[in-house]
Formats: sequence, structure tokens, C-alpha cells
Amino acid sequence: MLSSDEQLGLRERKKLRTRQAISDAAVTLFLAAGFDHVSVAEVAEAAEVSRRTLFAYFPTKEDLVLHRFADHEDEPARVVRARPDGQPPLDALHEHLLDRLAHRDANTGLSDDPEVMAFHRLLTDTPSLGARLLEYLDRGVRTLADALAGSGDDLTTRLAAVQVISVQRVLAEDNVRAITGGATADDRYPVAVAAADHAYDLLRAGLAEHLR
Amino acid sequence: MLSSDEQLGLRERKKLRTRQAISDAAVTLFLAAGFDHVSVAEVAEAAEVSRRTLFAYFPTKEDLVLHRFADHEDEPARVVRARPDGQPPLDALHEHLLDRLAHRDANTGLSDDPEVMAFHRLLTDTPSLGARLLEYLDRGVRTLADALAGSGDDLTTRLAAVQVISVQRVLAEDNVRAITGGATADDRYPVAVAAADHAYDLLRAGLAEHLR
DNA sequence: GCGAGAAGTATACCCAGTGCAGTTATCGCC
DNA sequence: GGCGATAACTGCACTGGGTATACTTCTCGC
Repeated sequence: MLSSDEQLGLRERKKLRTRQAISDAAVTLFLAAGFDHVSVAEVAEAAEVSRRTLFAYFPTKEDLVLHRFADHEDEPARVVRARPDGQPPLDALHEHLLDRLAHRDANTGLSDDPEVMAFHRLLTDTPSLGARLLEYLDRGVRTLADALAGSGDDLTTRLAAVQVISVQRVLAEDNVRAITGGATADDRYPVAVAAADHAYDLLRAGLAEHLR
Repeated sequence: MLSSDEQLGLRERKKLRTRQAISDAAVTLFLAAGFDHVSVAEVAEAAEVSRRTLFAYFPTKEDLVLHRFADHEDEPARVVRARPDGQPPLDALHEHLLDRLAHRDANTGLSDDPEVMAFHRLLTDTPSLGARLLEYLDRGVRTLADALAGSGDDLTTRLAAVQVISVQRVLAEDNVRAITGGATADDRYPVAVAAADHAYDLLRAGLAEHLR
């Protein structure tokens, strides 16, 4: 398989490299000194571009960090669309989450890779990043609701979408917390699976039985 | 009953009046010209205080608008805590929502008061306000989860909290949209009640039956 | 009415983000 | 290989949110 660069022109390849250089410089500096203690001017200097060019690639300082999530923002929607005929959407989403947990995917919070952990600490320690993360998740809700259209009436699909995304976020936060607290990903894995199963049970069968 | 000012000293009364003057000036100007086209300097001038004083009352420009929501951020938590002995938390929240709808409470989105509508338009038209609103809601999730502690295990209560808040937000957005689209609050009322009932049915009994 | 301390102000500053005008590099084509 | 078109990049100046500091003015309790 060819490297994805190969078929692009020089101009496009340079753009990709510049984008990567800016993002890398940003994350490195932010992890070292904290998001709020690094100015975009310093990031630009480290990446050897002008401040103006930096903003051509990333519309805000927060996006220097969070553009990684943009790639995953429509993942639940894709999972639902790609599910086998006849499989209920919740089953597809549940199955996919278990798969991501098994792969220790960073998005599930179940990774003890030091770089991933530092990244998560950056997110939890920086309010402006947390706020913007909520926006990304909210866009994910809308794409998921679109993908669910046809599986139920409009209101139901929108409610389902917001519940699924919210629940996945809580699960991921719990995993991050456990691992920040010293557990390894392997320690946490069975708990994370049990939590995911429980959460999807609640989504499917409701809260009534478990909340008095 | 005494007006709440009466028992306060002059200093405290002045502070309240100043705070109100700033907030009023802000909302008036924002509604007239749009959030992004009014600077905090203009708000300060209209309220006859210095820019520095404005920031002593409201930590950010967004809070000039959204401090109103801060008062309601722990409302679901209060409802749960104040519920009669033996009533399931979801029933209390459901009942309270129906009550708020019946009163055309602005927070439910079911108000066609022109000022409330303009306020909602401000929220939906201004991304930075929408983002910060999500933060307020997120704090509401945490307070609700605390209030639910004891009604179920920790994970379940946190999942329940995030689902309840998310669902209420979707319901409110739908009401706002309907009314922005030309319906009166009275037109919308039966639909809003049905939607609320349906949403709480889903929370109680799960999505499985309604999502294929 | 007096001293303590809170509220408010003026000024100067930092930094994120934008508009603009000019330079440099790549591209497609001859 | 050279040449215009055009995209990427740069420097600079500006707006506007938010903060630090040092100073003045007001309210409170005695």
C-alpha cells in the first residue's frame, strides 16, 4: 500500500507536513508547560511558521489540540450506517464500543500510554478545552441523530442520539479517572467492559429498574 | 413579605442594583445589535461603570447573558432532594417538568413572550453562548448526580443524571424551534407535554422498543 | 466623625483572532 | 525550460476580551 502522500502534489504534501508540524509543536509545548502558559506565538515560532499561517490551519488555539477529535466526531454515525441488516442500532454501537475497548482506543479513555494520559490530563485540567470538547460531542449528537433517522420517529432518534453520546462520554471519563488514579489499562479493562454493558442495558431497558 | 433589599445594608443594595444595571444594559444591547457586535466597553458605558468594574461582577462577556441559567443549574438536583418519600426520582423530575410546562417557564422553551423569544434567538445565533450553555448544563449534571446518590449505584446515577439533563435540553430545543417557527405556546403545549411524557417513558423503560 | 476595608476607577498591559497588502512558491500549460 | 495564474505565506497594524496595579471614593461599625 502506498503512503498516502505519494499521489499528492508537492504543494499538498507540504501543507500536510506543515499542519502536522504545527500540531506537534503545539501539543509538545502544551504538555510541557500547560495550555494556558503557552501563547500561539510560541507555538508558531516552534513550528517555524508565522502566527498568521498557524491561524490559516487551525481556526482557534483550542483546535490545535482538539482537531484530533474532529476525526472521530461522526464515528457513531458511521457505525450505525454500516451495521448489518436487521441489527438494532444500539447493538451495533455497543459492539463497536466493546471492540474499541479491546483495542485500548484512546477515545474510550482506556489507554495507559503515557502520551495519551498526558493528553487526557491536558483536557481535564484546561477548562477552555473541556468546553470546546463539549461542542465537538454536540456535533456528534447531530450526525448520530441523522444516521438513526429511519430507525424510529424523529424525537425518539434525537433523544437516543443524545443519550448514547452522553453515556459514552461518562464511560470514557470514568476510564480516564481510573487510569489517572494509577490503574493500568489491563487492570481496568474488565471493569470498563462491565460498565459499558451496564450502560447499554440501561439504554435498552430503561432506568426504572435501577433507580429508586 | 419584605422586599429582599430591605434588610440589606446600603452597600449590598448598591451592589445588587449595579449588577442588575450591567446585566440589563448588556441584554438590551445584545438583543438590539447582536452579541458579537457589541463590545463589553459599550456595555460598561451604557451601565455607567468602568470596564474593570463590569468584570468584577461578571467574569466573562458570556456570563453577562448566561448568569440567568446559573440560578437554575441545580434545579433538577433540588427537585430530586425535595421529592416525597418513596417517589422514584424520575417521577419527581417528570412531574416537575410538566409543572414547568404548564407555567410556560422560559427554561422549557415553551414561552412565546417576545423578550424570552429574543433571548432564545440570541442563544441559538451565537456560538460562544451555546458553548458556554453546555458548560452550565454539565455542572447541572454533576449536581443532579450528587442528588441521585443513594438511589442507585454510582455509575447508574451518573448515567441517569447525564441522560436526564440531555433529554431535557433536547425537549427545550424542540419547543424553542416550534415557537420560533411561528407557533404560540398554547399551540405547542399539548405537543410539548406528549414529547415530555414520551421522553420520560424512554428514560424509564428504555429505547429498545422504539429503536430498530 | 473616624479608621478600616470594600467598591470603583484609570491606565497600561497581554494575548487571541482578523484584515490587508505584499512576497514567495507551486502548478498547469505552452 | 519558461511563464502567467494562483495558492501559500508573511509582516504589520488593529480590535476586543480579560488582567495587574496603584489610586481614589465610598460605606460600615464603633
